[in-house]
Amino acid sequence: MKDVAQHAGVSTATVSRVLNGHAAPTPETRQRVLAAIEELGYRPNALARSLRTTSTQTLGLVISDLLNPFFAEIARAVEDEARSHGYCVVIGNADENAEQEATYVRTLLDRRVDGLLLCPANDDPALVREVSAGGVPLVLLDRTVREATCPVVRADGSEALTSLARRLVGAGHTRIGVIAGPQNTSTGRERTAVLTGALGGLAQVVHGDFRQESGSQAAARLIDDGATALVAMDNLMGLGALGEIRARGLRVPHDVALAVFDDQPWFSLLDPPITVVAQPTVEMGRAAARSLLALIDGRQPDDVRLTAKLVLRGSLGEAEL
Amino acid sequence: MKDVAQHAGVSTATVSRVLNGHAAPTPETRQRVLAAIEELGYRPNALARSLRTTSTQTLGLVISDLLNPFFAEIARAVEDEARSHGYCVVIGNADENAEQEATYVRTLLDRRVDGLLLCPANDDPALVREVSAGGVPLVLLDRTVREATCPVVRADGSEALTSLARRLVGAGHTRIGVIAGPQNTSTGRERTAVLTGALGGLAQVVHGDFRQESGSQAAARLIDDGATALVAMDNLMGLGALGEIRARGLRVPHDVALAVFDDQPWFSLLDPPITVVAQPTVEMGRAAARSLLALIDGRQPDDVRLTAKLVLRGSLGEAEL
DNA sequence: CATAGATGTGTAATCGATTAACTAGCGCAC
DNA sequence: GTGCGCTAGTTAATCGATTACACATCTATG
Repeated sequence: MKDVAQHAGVSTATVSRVLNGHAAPTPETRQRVLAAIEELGYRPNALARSLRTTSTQTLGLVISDLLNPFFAEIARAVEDEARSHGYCVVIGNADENAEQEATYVRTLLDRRVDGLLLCPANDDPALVREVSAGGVPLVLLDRTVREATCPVVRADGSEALTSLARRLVGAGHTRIGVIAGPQNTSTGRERTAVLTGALGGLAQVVHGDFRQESGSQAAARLIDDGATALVAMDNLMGLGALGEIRARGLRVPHDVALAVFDDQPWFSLLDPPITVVAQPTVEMGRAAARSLLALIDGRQPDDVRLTAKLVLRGSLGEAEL
Repeated sequence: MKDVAQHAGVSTATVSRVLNGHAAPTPETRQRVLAAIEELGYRPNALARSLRTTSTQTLGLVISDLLNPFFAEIARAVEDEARSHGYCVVIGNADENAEQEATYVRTLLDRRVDGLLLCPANDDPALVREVSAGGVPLVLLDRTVREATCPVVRADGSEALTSLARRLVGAGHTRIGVIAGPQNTSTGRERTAVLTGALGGLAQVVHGDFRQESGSQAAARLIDDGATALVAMDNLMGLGALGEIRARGLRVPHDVALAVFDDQPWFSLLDPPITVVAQPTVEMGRAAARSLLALIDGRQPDDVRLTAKLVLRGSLGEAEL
């Protein structure tokens, strides 16, 4: 910057003013400065700028699992929305691991992100408190924690799950296997509670960990126990369940009906296409980013509750009639 | 930091030494400082530190498309490897868009990442030159550019594609549709060249853009032209092609044989499971991160060329016998 | 014609760390 | 007791920007 100033025959203050579009500099000085910048190929050091201004124009996003397309879609939506407001997004991948999540959150705070979006790995409010204590704007996405004190953006699948339950019961299923998410995540608990509630005593629950492998194992257990219908509470466990079904040479929906929480583009390519509870991922991501930007802006955004929808495609068999 | 120093009754220099594990401070002073840090909940400002040390312990990764599971897997591998070396990764999503890619690269440079991993959206070496001119360590991943002057990490699919071609020809296919990637990407060009070369005059090529929609369109065109086998040059176009095949009520492999470049977990759940050319994504990501870290370390890593493998699963029909 | 006000630039403090150069304190040998 | 060598710790410069304040110049006004 000093070089640029010298080159243009002005002070660094003037260079800075030109860079930041202040009113002061004469059109003529401005031209000279811009020319010098161009000539020297100067690019301002964002670190120095941020140090001085205490603003990084950056949002942190800590997600549970980058390989889960559900979160990848959210990440992309967040990034889109942020970019359109002149913000950059730094993505941290927690791998469904609370410790790694905490590490990432701290790293991001150390780097002074202007705000943080978090898909918490579990219920524990400790990390959320830590962030809030630091005074950093925080929005929770998809999942919440106990006694959350910050805005939360999520999708409500109650209606879809209730309707799903009604159909399964109506079609005469009496042993319905629920491949549930971890008890210590809000989504895991809530979805399971709603579904089992609606199923009356017909539900058999096995808990997985939102990963493919646990889906296979849960499916195996449930099928062994005589389940004639399976509901997987996220797409990776759904993938695992489907693998197990195929491995046993069973037919969907003839031998076992299947529904999955979270939609995926390839679900409709299967035979039969998979019936899902589809969450509005893009809207969730965008809404979360907007809430966070509002918070950064000093406003107090409300919680956002979007609605997940039941999409019938055939994998429930008669229950879809 | 000043507060901590005061609290512990030492100077900021001493605090800094404790923080950085220097030899100087007495165990006793160290204790006092650590206690003060704990008590005040002090966290060092990474911006200030980086400004002073000119090192951010951060790698930039600009990928073509976050929604493409191939790149998501790579991103995860890069991140894993980087983390195990104490580095953080900032991911930028270029969305197969050269302009957005350039914007991201510049943003990352402005933030003084210690090194950059780039999956270039196209052939143009301008951006690579710009980065190199800035003296920032750079490694290209998956794709290369014209006259690249930096290390490149990629997978070689020639053997797999040649063997694939031989099988298709051997099984008597005479109109083989190739759903190719963009001409202005190295992977798009090379894969197509190898495959069409090996297919002799039997190939019909339609270019897509590595996205699902273009895969459907290309498939539609090729099927209309009488193709009895399709090869999609990346998994998203493969997804599109499969959708088109299903939409027309055609059977794989009876009506049309199908192979896809890039493997996906759900490919084996389809009926029939899809035959693919599988790239070693995790190894690619790790190798790229390692090369970049070596470069940052002042060493000169060689290019890495891993091998993609043909995985036969049934979607080629007789060609697999 | 002196002066108030507006306008454009420069000077220097500041953000929060690191670190070279220096100083104070201590022990030991002669 | 003096001097030398160590060690532990301090002072102050520095990284590269922003910005309050001071200053110079130029109009407009009474």
